[in-house]
Amino acid sequence: MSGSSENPFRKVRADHAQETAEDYVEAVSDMVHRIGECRVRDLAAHMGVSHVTVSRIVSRLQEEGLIETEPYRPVRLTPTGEKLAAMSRRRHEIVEQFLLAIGVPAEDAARDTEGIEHHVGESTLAAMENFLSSSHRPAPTTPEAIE
Amino acid sequence: MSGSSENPFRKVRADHAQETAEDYVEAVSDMVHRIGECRVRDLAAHMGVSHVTVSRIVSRLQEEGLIETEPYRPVRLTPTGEKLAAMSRRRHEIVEQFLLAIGVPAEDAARDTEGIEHHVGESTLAAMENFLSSSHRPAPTTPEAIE
DNA sequence: AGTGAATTGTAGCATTGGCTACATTTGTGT
DNA sequence: ACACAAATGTAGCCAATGCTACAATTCACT
Repeated sequence: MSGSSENPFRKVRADHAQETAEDYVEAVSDMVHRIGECRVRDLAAHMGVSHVTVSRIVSRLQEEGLIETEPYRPVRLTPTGEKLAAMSRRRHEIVEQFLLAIGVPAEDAARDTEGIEHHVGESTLAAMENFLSSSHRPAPTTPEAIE
Repeated sequence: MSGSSENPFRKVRADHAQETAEDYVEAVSDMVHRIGECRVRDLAAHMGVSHVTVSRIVSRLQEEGLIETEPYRPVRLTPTGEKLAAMSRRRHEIVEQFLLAIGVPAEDAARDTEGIEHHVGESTLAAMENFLSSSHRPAPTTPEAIE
């Protein structure tokens, strides 16, 4: 496509290409912090897929340097994976708090956030954060400078 | 997963399963209205993919009753496809106007909307519409009742 | 120590969406 | 009418993600 702007569908496909990695590292990070460790069967339950799917994806993420594990052992994040998990978790929180702030019921906000978070660019995220900071609702994060 | 609430990742996968159909019927509808017809090479340019990918997807959507075409001929929507296109277009517009209303630059809003629109549930869409109605910015649609 | 349950890994299937290469059909210009 | 260009269709490849069935390993209980 010509012009300075990228085709939006290319960005969508790029977002999709990253989506599984982001969801998995976020889940691993959360589980390790909550219950001390993360196993294939835990991820399978969390993601709602079979253990085979998880096993395959964990292998791929290990090849990509985001996860590390030994056969039949719990899953851990690499430093790279931890960074991605932190970014994903932060973005997730902002999107979810934002949806709650505009009046979306909690269960729907949680559900929609899982899909929306992967398509939120930097400026959209910043706009959501600004909204949370200037909203009359208590913001969950430390407030940014108010407009 | 137990409990009354569905696993959010199942909803994400269901959204993804519908995504291509929604994008394609929306694109076909827009193009037919803008330039009078829609051909495979037009869809390929719009979606940023090869004509082969489009050809394959158009065939599938024809099998699914959303699109109709003859070999080497332009693509048209069936009545079912038109309905889906109308719903997709409406949702797309609301999401995009909403992002603009919260301060996202136009180009970013257009780009992010392509991904976000597929993960917006009914209550999230309603919350966005309510926001647009009550916002001090001119809403693009007929205003709903103000809170 | 032995047995059975539970967990994880492998094989092979399907679907979707991406591609290149090549074949076929249609359209355009002379 | 003919030649060439453009558009579209088919074949076959790849990657990612989903599954069932079965094999291998680990864990827990007796």
